Amino acid sequence: MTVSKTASDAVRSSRALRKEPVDPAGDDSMLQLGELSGLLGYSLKRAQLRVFEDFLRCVAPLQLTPAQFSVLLLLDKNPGRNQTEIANTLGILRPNFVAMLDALESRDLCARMRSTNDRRSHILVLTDRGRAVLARAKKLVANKHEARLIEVLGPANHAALLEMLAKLAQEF
Amino acid sequence: MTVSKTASDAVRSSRALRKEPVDPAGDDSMLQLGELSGLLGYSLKRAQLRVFEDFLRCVAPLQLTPAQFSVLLLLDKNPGRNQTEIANTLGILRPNFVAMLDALESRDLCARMRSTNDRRSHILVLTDRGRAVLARAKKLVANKHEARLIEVLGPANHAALLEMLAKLAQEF
DNA sequence: GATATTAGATATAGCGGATAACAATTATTA
DNA sequence: TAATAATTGTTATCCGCTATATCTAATATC
Repeated sequence: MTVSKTASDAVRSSRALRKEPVDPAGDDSMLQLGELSGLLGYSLKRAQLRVFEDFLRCVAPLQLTPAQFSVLLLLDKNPGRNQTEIANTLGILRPNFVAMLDALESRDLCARMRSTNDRRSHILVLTDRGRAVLARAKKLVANKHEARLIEVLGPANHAALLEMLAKLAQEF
Repeated sequence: MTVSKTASDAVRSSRALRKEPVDPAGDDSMLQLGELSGLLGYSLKRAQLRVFEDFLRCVAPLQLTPAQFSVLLLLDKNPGRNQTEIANTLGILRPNFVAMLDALESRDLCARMRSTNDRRSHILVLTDRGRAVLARAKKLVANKHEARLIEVLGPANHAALLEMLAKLAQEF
């Protein structure tokens, strides 16, 4: 089921977007963004796309998407949880989480174990391989991805940005 | 730019996400996000979803999505441009821009005019109705949407956030 | 014990994004 | 100028993410 195709395609998809501000054909002058540059949501979305792009590039050797990485992280920090709990925490709907888990499980990164207490639910566990991949992914993310963000923004701004985004994600 | 260091359909779809940090069932304690809270991309995406959600709420009377609003804004500021130019500027692929324009044109918000210079291209123009809707939308966005963002973040932080996001969207 | 609720799963629909290919038109160049 | 290449808008199509309804097994409630 070629998980590879997914992640690599996502990286490739960046090119279409990258062409934007460059005035591709060189024909006329660049367009006026106007109040668009003052729209927070606009910059927010474009920045998010760029950041995800970079994440995919940095973690490409491990073929992990941001969503997959977040699942592995969560499983590591929260052992003994079931699908519903993990999915809810990440804002993923349960039906959509099934295929996602199938993909991770087929790569032997995690496993579903029927709970003895409640035989309806699946306790999710990281496999040894999952833990190993997660460890490598964490290093790539920290040393390549986040490092580049900190480099571009400066450490203080990076921290301030993180704080403000968290505030928006929560209290908004 | 000096970020103050102290800064230490679609509407309905918000519910699934909103349930997340609330520990919905009240069953167990909340899950540990771990290094997820330090992942810029994670907060970036969640914040973006919230902000778009709010945008849709605020502009709901006019039935405009963020993307549609950005098109109208761009047409207003850049008269005489064709589909390719507008689409490129917004990072929309030309094939996908066709249906978007069809929707706007069917609502009489803009129109395609065959160019006399180059009879392949369509010059895009705002209709009177499009200008009127855009004017109303701008007010809603400024007075409800952005106003709320500024209220939550504080004016200085709001400006700093905008600057950092623009930097990420460009120089990253 | 009957009924309601919950967990995981399936099916399905929709949207945004991406590529290939085509017709009409314009540009290039041989 | 004739032949070829490139460009514009378009269609068709695919993929991934998101959302809803529904099913089953299992559990909880009454």
